[in-house]
Amino acid sequence: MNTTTLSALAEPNRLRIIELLRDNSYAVGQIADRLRLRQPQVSKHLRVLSDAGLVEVRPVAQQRIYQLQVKPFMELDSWLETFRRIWETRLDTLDEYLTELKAEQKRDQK
Amino acid sequence: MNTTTLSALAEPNRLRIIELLRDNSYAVGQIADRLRLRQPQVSKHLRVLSDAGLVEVRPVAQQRIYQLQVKPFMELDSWLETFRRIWETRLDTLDEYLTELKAEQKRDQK
DNA sequence: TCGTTATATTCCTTGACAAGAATATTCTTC
DNA sequence: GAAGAATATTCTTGTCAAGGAATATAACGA
Repeated sequence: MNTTTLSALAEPNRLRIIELLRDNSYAVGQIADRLRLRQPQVSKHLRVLSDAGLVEVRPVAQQRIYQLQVKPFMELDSWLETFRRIWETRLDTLDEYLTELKAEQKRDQK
Repeated sequence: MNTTTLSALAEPNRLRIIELLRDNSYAVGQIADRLRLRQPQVSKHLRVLSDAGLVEVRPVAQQRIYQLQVKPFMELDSWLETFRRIWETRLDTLDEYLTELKAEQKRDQK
C-alpha cells in the first residue's frame, strides 16, 4: 500500500470532498458551496487529491468538473484483502460487532 | 470514516509496522530490529497506533507484545464497500486492470 | 538491592501542511 | 477587447508531527 493515497484521505475536508464525489461529479464551486468551504481551499485540496490520483478533472467551459477515480480505492481494497484472513480467524469475539457495523453502514447509505 | 485511522496509517514507518503485525505479533524490540528503526521511534509510532485503536498491547515480562486490532480495518472495509458500486459501474474500462492488480496482490503475499 | 534488559517519555529542532488573503489565470459573452 | 465568472496559484502565518538524543520507568535475575 502507498501512503500517498492514505495521507490524501487523512485530511478531514478532503475526506468530505471524496465522500461528496462518491455520489456525484461536481464543479469546484459546487463543492465549496455544499461543504461550506472557501473556493481556494477547495482548489488546493483538489490539487492534492488529483496529484494522488484520487480524482480526475474534466473541463466544461470555465468550470472544472471533478470526478472520482476508482483505481486507488480498488488498490486500497486489495490491500485490505490481506487483512481479511486475520479477522476471519478472530470472528468468535467480533461476530456481533460485524453485524452491528453492517447495520450502521446501511443507515449511512440513506 | 474517521481520519484518525487514516492518518495513523498515512505515515510510512507506521504502515510498515502495521504490515509487519499483520503477519504476527511482535515485541517492540523485534519490530525495531526487523524494520531497522530506533526503539524510541518505534515506541512513539506504536503509541499513535495504539491511541488510534489499531493495535493492542499485552505485557509479557519486561516485553510488550503488540498485536493488530482488526476493528478499524473492518470499519475501513465497510467504508470502502460504499465505493464498490462505483467501480462496478465502471468496470468496462478497468477490467484488465483489476485482474492485473489481483495477480500483483498474489505476488505480494509470498 | 543492584545491574541488566526492555520499553516509554521528554525536550529540541526541523519540515510539512492547512487556512486566510490577495492575486493570477482561463474561458465566455457581449 | 473588456467585463464577468470560475478556478488556480502565491505568499504568509501558525500548528503539528517526526526524528534524534538523552533520560525515565518497569520488570527481571543474581
